[in-house]
Amino acid sequence: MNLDLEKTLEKHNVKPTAMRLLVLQFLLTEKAAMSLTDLENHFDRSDRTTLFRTLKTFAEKEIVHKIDDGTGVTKYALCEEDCHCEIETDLHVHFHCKICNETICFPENKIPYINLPDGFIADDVSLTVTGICNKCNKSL
Amino acid sequence: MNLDLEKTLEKHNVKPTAMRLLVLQFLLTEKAAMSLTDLENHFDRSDRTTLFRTLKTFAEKEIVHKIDDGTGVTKYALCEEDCHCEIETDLHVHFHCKICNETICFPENKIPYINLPDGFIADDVSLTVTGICNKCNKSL
DNA sequence: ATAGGTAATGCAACAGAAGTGCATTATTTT
DNA sequence: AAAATAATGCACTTCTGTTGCATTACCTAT
Repeated sequence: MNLDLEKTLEKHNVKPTAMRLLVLQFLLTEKAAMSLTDLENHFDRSDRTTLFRTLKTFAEKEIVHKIDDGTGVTKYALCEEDCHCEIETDLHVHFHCKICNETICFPENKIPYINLPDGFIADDVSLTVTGICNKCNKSL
Repeated sequence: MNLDLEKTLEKHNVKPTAMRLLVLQFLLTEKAAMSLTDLENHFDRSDRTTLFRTLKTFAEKEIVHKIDDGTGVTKYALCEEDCHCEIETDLHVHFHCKICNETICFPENKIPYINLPDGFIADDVSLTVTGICNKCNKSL
């Protein structure tokens, strides 16, 4: 189990420290995207800065992708296998539930091609749907 | 000129105070979306809170729409005539230039329909393209 | 016109997230 | 084991967004 986590980090040229393995494991078990504060609350013993830089490193090495769900709080979710965060191939839709406040990935829902006016170059696209998720919908 | 501005506000049930007219006029002259800080810098004499609440009121009364361009700073742009910020009809693509940091609307580019899994309800959609705008592209 | 009520404004202060600098600890290399 | 490099933890700062409260402007009814 731990060996798999270590391999994952090493594959992305990230040294497998204890903290990084814990964060990676946590992200694996959580289906929803996690904010820095979420991590901070889960890892009582660790410093916010360390978690902040861990997420930053993970994002740079394409282990996680940053998600802006419109709440003003950046969230992070594990990338899919062989994801390189490429526009047109890797970027997918995110859903933010305004009731439970969870943000989840729809990896099957790739973002459609956006036709821009002449002279505009696209590097990145973000598509976030806000509403009510299936779990909260049932509880209504 | 001022009469038009007043009419606009009154049409949306917003009392046309001096500050509100100035903010509306400023938003009309600026093509790019404006942040609270942008307004604050432009109106040296006015308080941040007043501008904040002016924008809040404008957004509630559908005079402007809030834009989350991924920078972490909320920006505001005038709605189009007869916009009711309805999903499927009014929501359009936004573009954020990572060089000049400007965020602009593409009102002709409506956001395509997103097919969600069963049980999910969509209230709002945000689609932001990040890259290089036509002006900055020329200067390269 | 004026008194009373409502709405808008301005000041102060706070909260939360993001980020930086620096000292300390751990890890790797020689 | 010593030196170099990387990771961590603490303190502090900045920026944005927000609220409470007192004051000012505005509108309405008598």
